[in-house]
Amino acid sequence: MEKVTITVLAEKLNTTPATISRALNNHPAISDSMKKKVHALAEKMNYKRNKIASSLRSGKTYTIGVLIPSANISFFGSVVHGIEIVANANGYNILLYQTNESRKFEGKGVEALLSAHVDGILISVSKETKDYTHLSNAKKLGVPIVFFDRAKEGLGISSVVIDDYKGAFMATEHLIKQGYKRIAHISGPLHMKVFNDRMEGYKAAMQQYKMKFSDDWLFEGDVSIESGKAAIGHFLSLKEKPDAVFAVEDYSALGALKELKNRKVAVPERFGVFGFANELFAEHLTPSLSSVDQQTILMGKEAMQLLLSLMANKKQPAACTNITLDPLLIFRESSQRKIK
Amino acid sequence: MEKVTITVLAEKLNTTPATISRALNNHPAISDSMKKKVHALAEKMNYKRNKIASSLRSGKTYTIGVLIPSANISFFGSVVHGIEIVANANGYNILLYQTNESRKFEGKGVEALLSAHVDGILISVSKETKDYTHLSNAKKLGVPIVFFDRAKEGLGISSVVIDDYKGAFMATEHLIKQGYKRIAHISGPLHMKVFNDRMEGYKAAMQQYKMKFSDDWLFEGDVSIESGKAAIGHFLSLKEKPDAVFAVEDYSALGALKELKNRKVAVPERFGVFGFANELFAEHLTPSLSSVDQQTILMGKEAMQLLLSLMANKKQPAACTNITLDPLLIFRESSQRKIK
DNA sequence: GTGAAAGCGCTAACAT
DNA sequence: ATGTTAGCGCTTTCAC
Repeated sequence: MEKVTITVLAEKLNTTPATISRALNNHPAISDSMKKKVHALAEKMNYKRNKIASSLRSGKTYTIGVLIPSANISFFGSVVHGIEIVANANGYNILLYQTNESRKFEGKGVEALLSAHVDGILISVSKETKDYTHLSNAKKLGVPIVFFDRAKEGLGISSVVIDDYKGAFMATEHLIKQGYKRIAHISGPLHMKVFNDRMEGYKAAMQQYKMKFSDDWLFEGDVSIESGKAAIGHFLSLKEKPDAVFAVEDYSALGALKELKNRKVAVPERFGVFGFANELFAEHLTPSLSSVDQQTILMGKEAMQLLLSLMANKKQPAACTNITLDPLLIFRESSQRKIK
Repeated sequence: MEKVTITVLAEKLNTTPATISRALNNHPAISDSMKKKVHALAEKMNYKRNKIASSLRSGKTYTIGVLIPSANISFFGSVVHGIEIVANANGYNILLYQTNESRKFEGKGVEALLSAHVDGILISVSKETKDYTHLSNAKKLGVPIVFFDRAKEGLGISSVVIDDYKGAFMATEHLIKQGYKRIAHISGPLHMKVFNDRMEGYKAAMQQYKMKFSDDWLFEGDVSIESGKAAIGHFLSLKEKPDAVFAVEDYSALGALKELKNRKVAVPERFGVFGFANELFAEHLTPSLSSVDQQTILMGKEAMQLLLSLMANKKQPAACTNITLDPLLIFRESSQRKIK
């Protein structure tokens, strides 16, 4: 069984590989009749373009790299799904890397992607990442990069995020309107823009509605169940105890819910809880968890779309584009008092 | 800035590209002194092997393809993580494809992976898949394949699964020992070996313990929350109502729990529930869901390891190996009666 | 509109 | 132990 290459197609049609290549790539200078013949024969002989050879010659791999902190967080799985939809529709493959929230693995991942000659990189940075040389290096090499969700400003790298400030503001506002009086916040690592923005949104809402506020009601966690639990432990030890909490994301909120249940504090009656991310489990908890949906599929699609456009005009200095999606609040039991 | 290739390294060292290549690949016939010089220079000049060129020549891409039904199921995310650990440790990259539980996308995915010249394929088939020509074609082309979790027998394709029969047997046995008398089963699509095996395990336990059994207690679902709900609806409409259910996986079990809560049937007091997969949400439900853990990370690692060995002896007829992992039962609230 | 020819960067069979 | 040579399959510049 002979391998079918453009050379054998050329022989069969008494022409040259160059013509075949052009015909297959719909080059304008090739006559329609020739194109038809070539496509027909290719079809008949089940010709498949050798992407490796094509990549070597053209420098394009039609592969993009995706770096995520963890596939155990349904949020990221869902974004990747969005990315895939657009990628596949445009003939791109996805090389996936999980960084395990570690800067070291993230660096290795970028290395691996570069050495695989990906045409572009989509990344949501790890909690640990404070040094961005791996990304600026990649950028220097001319590989377009787009952040999604967890972005970093000031690097001239494009990004797609939701409006974290707005989402946080609206969630806090909702708790206020539900009649909670002393609303606390569990934050994430504040060196990350996402988490910082959410805290600012929370603070802004508290201020705008002239709510009582205490620095004791700010607990810096690390986006984990444990820090949610610890936060509640801290809050309930205070003289002036909060009666609601806006958590920076759902795992912290989940920890909070668990600890509240442990301590037999009724949610939402005596304590309101609002999360962020709308993780898969949020709607299945008891009480179900109110949360800010981040439009994961859309985020993935937009990120990929943006990357496509950056890859298209590689010549230009590639203006840095930042897309902000609107958050979508999902009101469930944990934040809605039965009493009005 | 000149691109650094083996040719420029060769010029600097007054030798030939071939020697550089061999030195870099640790060819035994190259002297240690030369290897040292080459490695030192490569390091100094920040040389990176061009994998594309290497692949074109050697026919190896050091990339494997992974096909999963959905990244929204944490089970698969976790298996992929296991795969990645072993893959990265061996210098392999992962091309990811989600099939959305669709045979059509699965076929396209295999096509895409083949045209990317992956060295091997790991796949967990979609619910829909009944026709396996896409896989037998790939196999015919000499691409090693390994099933994980959702496998198909009789194709001569290797697999790594957990002992579904045993897990189901043990889960059912546990319910029996907890004193439930009329244990029902929500199954999945029975054309899939996984789900069929689980049903058989359930039946075997029922028989061995001489439990009362009725065909009405067998509900064929489609591994979804909805079918779990529907199953409970069906069970509770019976004259002889079951008092426990072993669900084929956690989403069905979740649906069951929800519907039971809806109908105010106390779990585990009046009704026991056992799931399968130990999805992320299982431990966070109220009551928490007992489930069979499938050793996801281990499964991923084993699958990749098996694929590596298949790829290594591509010459041999590649004996078909089937690895079965032991299930791990996780006993939580939903199946443990407080009363003895 | 098509052909000729070069070459992407690397590897491997064959030579010495 | 190292050099020579050829070529993986494709794209693309330059001819005509």
